[in-house]
Amino acid sequence: MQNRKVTILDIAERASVSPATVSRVINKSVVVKESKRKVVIEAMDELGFRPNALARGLVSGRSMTLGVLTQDIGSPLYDNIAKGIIRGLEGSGYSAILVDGLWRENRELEVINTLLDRQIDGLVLIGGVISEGELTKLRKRIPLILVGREMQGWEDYCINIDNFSAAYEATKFLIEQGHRRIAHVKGSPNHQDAEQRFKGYAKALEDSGIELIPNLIFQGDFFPQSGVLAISSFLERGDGFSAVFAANDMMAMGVRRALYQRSIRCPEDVSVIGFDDQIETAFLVPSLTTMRQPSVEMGMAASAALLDVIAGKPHDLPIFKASLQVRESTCRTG
Amino acid sequence: MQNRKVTILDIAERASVSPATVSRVINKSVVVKESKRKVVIEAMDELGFRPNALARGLVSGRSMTLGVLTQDIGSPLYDNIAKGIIRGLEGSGYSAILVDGLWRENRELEVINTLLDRQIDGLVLIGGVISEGELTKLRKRIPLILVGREMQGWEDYCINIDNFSAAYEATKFLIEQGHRRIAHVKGSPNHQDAEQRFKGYAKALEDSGIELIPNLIFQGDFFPQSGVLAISSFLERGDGFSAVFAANDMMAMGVRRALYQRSIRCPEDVSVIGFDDQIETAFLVPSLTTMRQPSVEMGMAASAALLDVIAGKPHDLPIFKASLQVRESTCRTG
DNA sequence: GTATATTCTGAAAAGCTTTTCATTTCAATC
DNA sequence: GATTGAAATGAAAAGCTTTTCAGAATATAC
Repeated sequence: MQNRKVTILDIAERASVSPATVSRVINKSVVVKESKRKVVIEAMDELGFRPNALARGLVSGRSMTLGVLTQDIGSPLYDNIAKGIIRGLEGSGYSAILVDGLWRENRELEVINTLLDRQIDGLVLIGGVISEGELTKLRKRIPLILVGREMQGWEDYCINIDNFSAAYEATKFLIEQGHRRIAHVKGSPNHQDAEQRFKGYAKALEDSGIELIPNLIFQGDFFPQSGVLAISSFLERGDGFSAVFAANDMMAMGVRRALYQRSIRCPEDVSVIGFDDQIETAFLVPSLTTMRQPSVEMGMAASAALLDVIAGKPHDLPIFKASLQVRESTCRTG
Repeated sequence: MQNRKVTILDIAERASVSPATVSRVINKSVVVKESKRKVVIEAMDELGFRPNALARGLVSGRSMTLGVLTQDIGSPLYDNIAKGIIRGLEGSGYSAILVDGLWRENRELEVINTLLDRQIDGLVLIGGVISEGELTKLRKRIPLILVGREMQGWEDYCINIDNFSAAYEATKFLIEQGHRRIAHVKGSPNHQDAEQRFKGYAKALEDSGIELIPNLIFQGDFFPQSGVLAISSFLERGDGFSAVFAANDMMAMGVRRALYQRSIRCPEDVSVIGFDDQIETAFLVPSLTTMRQPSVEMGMAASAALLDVIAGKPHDLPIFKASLQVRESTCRTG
């Protein structure tokens, strides 16, 4: 749409120096005499020169691009992690290519390949279901950070809360409030965090000598509708319950909604606890008790760590802890 | 981390053809004799060759990358638009670099420059506050589509619902339900959609001969907390109201919450209507009446259109209409 | 079997930068 | 003023691909 792009050669000519010198001015890689530097900068300003990132990447071997593989853009938790990652890149010169794996391994591997083709300098994986075998291969090829997912023997590169303990704590909280019949709405199958949360729930029951009732466990999918279905299922099967622990907030909203439709009061009749602490939860009626996950901070830590790894610097990962936000949707029971 | 990358020269050598021929096989730009084609493909498979996108982009002038400038990643509406955009790119060979403008013009211009440096082939702007002057400059440089924003004389490249009419309709609905004192919680200042919605609200009142009461208008910021503050403000100023139209769902949730805290029933005492139709709204208690915006579809239309523009093909934009989702948070008033 | 048209193919250039290596410049030293 | 060393600079190569152009191979027509 424009005649021809301004290149480093145009600047070199205009400033009567070699392209190499212009490059040095741009990159501050070597000092150039102040007088020349000034002329070069003027020339660049006048011609509005902007270096071509493709050419730079090709020759330098650093594309200054990171890949971010997220799952199902539009889901609040992961969006916030992505936000943190992108925010953490601010001022670093790096940009992020965001791709969506849709929680399908094939798709994930495919989009990772397009990222690699683009010569990304590093990769952040948010969640996902790629097999450990593939991950092992991948991490040999490119600096890699995992968020919201864990991998044995790779802990130094994984950012996550301890979902097991968080779920344990949430369940324990209900137990301490006097609840004995605690239902659980599971997150999507194969999602690592969903599995961990379920296990934490089960262990908390066990440690308190409470029997786990299969009828009070529902396989959800992290969307609100599955919370609604869960309540139908629980009621149908006839095992009473006084509390529900949902593996995320959206399902907790569905649960709350279904209770309301059946005129079951929350929290007086049934306590509800969620997970993630989406921004909306504090404003629900009743406001939702939930396990907060510091998602944005985790994303920021991910990019910080990745940049360190790329730069060959030692990195250290902060420990992220989930914290229970006690609100109105839970209460003590007789 | 690997010895040396496999290049097209390695393939050429192994297949005993010239690099040009390998290129032709990859791009199917010219037909290559079947026998050679087979050898080349075998060589590529054996060596696991993947073309370097940087080199391709540099020489071909097409980076196969699009820029997506969104605002404030993590806000539901825009995330869904971004999701649509990225989904619409599937199978096209294009990838998206996602950047966050944070609703600050300087920041937006800055990140657009980094996108241009990366030789993006096209750009989608979601919302934003860049001046029309800058937009005019920009659209001369690069194929451009605007989503959630409009620009005089550039309608063929803007994807948006008619926020004015949608707000008009929402307000009219409340009026038809018998409401006369209708408060409004505005979206962030300078946000085009927020302005339009306010205007639609005002016009609907006017057309029905209802006086607009400044005390019943609150300057919000699209976050739930501002819905809470709005109610405080309305009540403090003493002008009664029987309905609230919030410029988005999150503020409507804040409104709902604040009413609850003051034991004002919804919808019996006060009807509440939101905007956007976030997934959660249908599960609230009471479920929220809201104006649905087909955000994902709009995003998909944006990438489809942009790809057409880039390809030099004629494009046409579907018309997107907001649709009122009547739920439980509104009711007829005496 | 030659002339002509067609289809394939390879060599080389181009795309834009960084980086290496050698050279020039300049100040400092004796 | 010649010598040395450091600092600054330029020429050229390198990075990997696509594209142009010309030439080779093959097919077609007579």
